[in-house]
Amino acid sequence: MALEAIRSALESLLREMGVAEPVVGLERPRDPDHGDLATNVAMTLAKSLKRPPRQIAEEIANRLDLAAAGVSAVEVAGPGFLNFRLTSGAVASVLDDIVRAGESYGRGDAGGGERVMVEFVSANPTGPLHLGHGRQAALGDVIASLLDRTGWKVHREYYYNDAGAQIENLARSVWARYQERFGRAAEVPEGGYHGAYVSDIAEAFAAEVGERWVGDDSAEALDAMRVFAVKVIREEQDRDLADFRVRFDEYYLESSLYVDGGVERTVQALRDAGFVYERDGAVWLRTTEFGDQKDRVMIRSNGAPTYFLPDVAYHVGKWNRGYHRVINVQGSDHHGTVPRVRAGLQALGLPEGYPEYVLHQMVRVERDGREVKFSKRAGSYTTLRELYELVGVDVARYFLLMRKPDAHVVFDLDVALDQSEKNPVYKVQYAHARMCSIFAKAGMDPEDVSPGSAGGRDADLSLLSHDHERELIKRLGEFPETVERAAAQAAPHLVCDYLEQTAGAANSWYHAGNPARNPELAVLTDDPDLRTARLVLTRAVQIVLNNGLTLLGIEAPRRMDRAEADEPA
RNA sequence: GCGCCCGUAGCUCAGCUGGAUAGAGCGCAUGCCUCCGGAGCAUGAGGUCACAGGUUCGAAUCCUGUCGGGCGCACCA
Repeated sequence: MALEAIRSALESLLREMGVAEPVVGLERPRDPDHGDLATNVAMTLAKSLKRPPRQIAEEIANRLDLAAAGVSAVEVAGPGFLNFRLTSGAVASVLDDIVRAGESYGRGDAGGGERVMVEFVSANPTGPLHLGHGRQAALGDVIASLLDRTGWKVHREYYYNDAGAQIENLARSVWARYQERFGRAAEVPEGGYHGAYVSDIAEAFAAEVGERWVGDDSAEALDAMRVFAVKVIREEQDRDLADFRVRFDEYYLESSLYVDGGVERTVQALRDAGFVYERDGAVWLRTTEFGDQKDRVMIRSNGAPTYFLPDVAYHVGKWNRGYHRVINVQGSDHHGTVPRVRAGLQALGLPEGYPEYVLHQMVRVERDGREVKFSKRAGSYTTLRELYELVGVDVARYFLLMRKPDAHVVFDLDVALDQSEKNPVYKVQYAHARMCSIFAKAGMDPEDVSPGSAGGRDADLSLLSHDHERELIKRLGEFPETVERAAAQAAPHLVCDYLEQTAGAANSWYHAGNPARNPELAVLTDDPDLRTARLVLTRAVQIVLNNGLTLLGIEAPRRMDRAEADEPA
């Protein structure tokens, strides 16, 4: 609307002024003194036009006629910025767009319906999920949602490493606990798993098969335990993720790559490509050819493939399944694998930056400024379930999302357990509930608002001219571009940031209308026209907060039912 | 030693891919408030954007180097 009108008017004027291909960047200044929209074109063109930026800006300001686009003033400022002020009606017109779009406000089509795969969590089935997996689950899930919202066809995938050495260690660990269960002396092997859950698995296994494998360390025995243990752990991980509101479209088993010949085909293809050689009895891939720091072993001298090989086979498979854009979410402790997997893929002719990676730092839980570990189940680490059962899924998801992936997350339990608005999750949820309660107070439903009217009465949105209102409306208008940017950067924290800012603006607006002090600023003020316009704004705030929270997989409650403060003092 | 990531307010962190006087929350200091929904609201103090160079109209942002922190450098995953 106003934005596009200004842009096209500027572009045609610049052509008249001798600019062949004008590129007009319009931004929303953070300082209200700088107007509602601003552009720096005069500065970027100063060099090619060989004129001082302010002079160019003056000419543009004088020749531009934008009254029809809702522009009330054009000013030249600073080194050559052009600042546009909009009429309050033009500013507020976005509210009708929001109300009209409803739950789809914020959707975009940047993806053009293309397919993209997000692979995340992909934990070894050797134990319960920990906090790092939790961060990955939250990140991957929301990145997928962001892509979905911006027009991509998204596939969520979980890769199970169910074929490697770690699984053997798990099987041996269960074997040891199983023997102990029947009074036999046995020890968890080097590199094995010591968590309580291993004993639970051994116990469950014993309940199923009895004493059948006591004293038996044959391959058959280990195989039985491996199959059983993986099944139990997979089920537990699935439960933990489902309760964390994370679901996948596909679970891809590493073992299937051996069964269906994918690994063998990949070896052959790499040989054919001419980057394979043998040394010291092992088979190597010349990954240095593609920027890796050193060549990598694909098949060890004992004949067993390294992890690297099925990983390459897996990613070739992704490409062949039609996913030409793939985002892998991984802990940054695995960043060393990135160049070598990409090198393997390039050797087979896949493009250089394939796949993309989102690497995240680790999670640390603190209370009173000190690290806490409260795991019973896994022994050495805190599990994801333990965390969200303590603080709730909404809080856990939000806290794991609110920092950019590059940064460490300090999970502050003092804040997480606080139910006041100091807790950012509740701050946003309260703001949403507050909007809903205004409608309850007005005796209507949020759905009773339509574009241009509320409760059946026509709304004059140009009445929303108070500073708090303009500020709030401006923010609401930025939601789609925030989603767009968050999707493009695979950065959910931008949405968190946005929601906190918007909730803050909504709260300021709301509190300014405290009936005891400024009844004329209250939403439900006596003036029926103001009241109607403000109800449209209330509805728009509610929609945006709801859409943002939903995008993050967090509840947008209509009422806040505070949990009883019944913890012993 | 080599590679990747990170150094922004007392603390935890944003900063829209180069724009205007660097922002938010917590904490701190004042002053309000039993209010359309709760420990809330308003205002304020607080910065050499690790350091040093460079690129240009303009740098927290890009380039080089230094210092500090994390992670990785297996015929483990």
